[in-house]
Amino acid sequence: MKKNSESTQESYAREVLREKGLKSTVQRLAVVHVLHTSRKSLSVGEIHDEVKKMLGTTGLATIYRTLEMFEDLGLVKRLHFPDGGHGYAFSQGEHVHHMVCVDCRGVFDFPECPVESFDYASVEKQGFRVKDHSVQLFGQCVKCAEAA
Amino acid sequence: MKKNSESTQESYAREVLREKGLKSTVQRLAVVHVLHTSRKSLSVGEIHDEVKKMLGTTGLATIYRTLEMFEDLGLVKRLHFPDGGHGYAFSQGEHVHHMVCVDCRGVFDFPECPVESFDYASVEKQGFRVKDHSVQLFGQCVKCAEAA
DNA sequence: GAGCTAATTGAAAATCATTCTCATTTAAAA
DNA sequence: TTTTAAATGAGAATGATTTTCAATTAGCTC
Repeated sequence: MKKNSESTQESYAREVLREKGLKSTVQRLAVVHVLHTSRKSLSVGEIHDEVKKMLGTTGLATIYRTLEMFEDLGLVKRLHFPDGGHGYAFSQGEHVHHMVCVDCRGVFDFPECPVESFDYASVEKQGFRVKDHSVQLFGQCVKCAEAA
Repeated sequence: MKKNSESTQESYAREVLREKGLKSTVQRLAVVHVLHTSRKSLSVGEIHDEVKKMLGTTGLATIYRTLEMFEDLGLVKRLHFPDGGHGYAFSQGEHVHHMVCVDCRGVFDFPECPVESFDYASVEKQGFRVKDHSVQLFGQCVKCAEAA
């Protein structure tokens, strides 16, 4: 299934999938579309609802399977909120850090990595080998700050 | 219930609880003890098992209730691992950052905060008001690196 | 210390999220 | 087209977390 007009994100996802020998199904591309179109992170249920709006009937298990796979592929990032919940946001491979609005769950990128310039001396002194890191800023976006 | 010999952590927790008008039950103090004694983060089930070893029969629901409360009080921090799981580690109020060993789930503190020295200019340009942040380094501790 | 009272607990049931199973469908390659 | 392995949907199964409620207990007050 190949749509005539396709977003950069969808082509990119299609590409990543093909490289791994995975199929570009309508369901998977719909998840990409939903996640990319939304400027906020979405819960599994929200993603399921949006995909159903696009395709009609779609199994919830497929959404779970797709999100897990996309996370492994680096297409999607799982975010944990201070209130205990979590959601998913589209991410295009590169190491991206997020600001998350705790009110609307909007996701805003910022390019610099605060950890990149960090002096690892104290860490390495303990013999710890850093392989990955996660940085999240929590707060309020402009809109939610004004509304409050 | 007041033990004659009590650790600093237990006294501290007792203090925090009293300030909020909450009771220092054996179950709650046992959770503090378990979490403080362990150098690694523990799952809910592991905490439950350890508390049962100390007190005999203890309800799982109590462990959940205690952990939720402790997290609100800042006594405990919930950590999310790259593999999707999560665990709890003791934290004594201050803003602590963690290195987490992805093999043994050990938790190691590091004093400096990489985000503290970060230039928030690009973030504030977008009108985002940062209220909190989370920084986690993932990798291998000395022991696990040697074992691998 | 004994009594009082609201907070807390344990146990089981209820709920909610996630994963699995398997028969059917579909993308992609020939 | 035809073929075939991969992917899906539906619902069942599992697992984690929360709720309910009667019984217990910590932390007062006397």
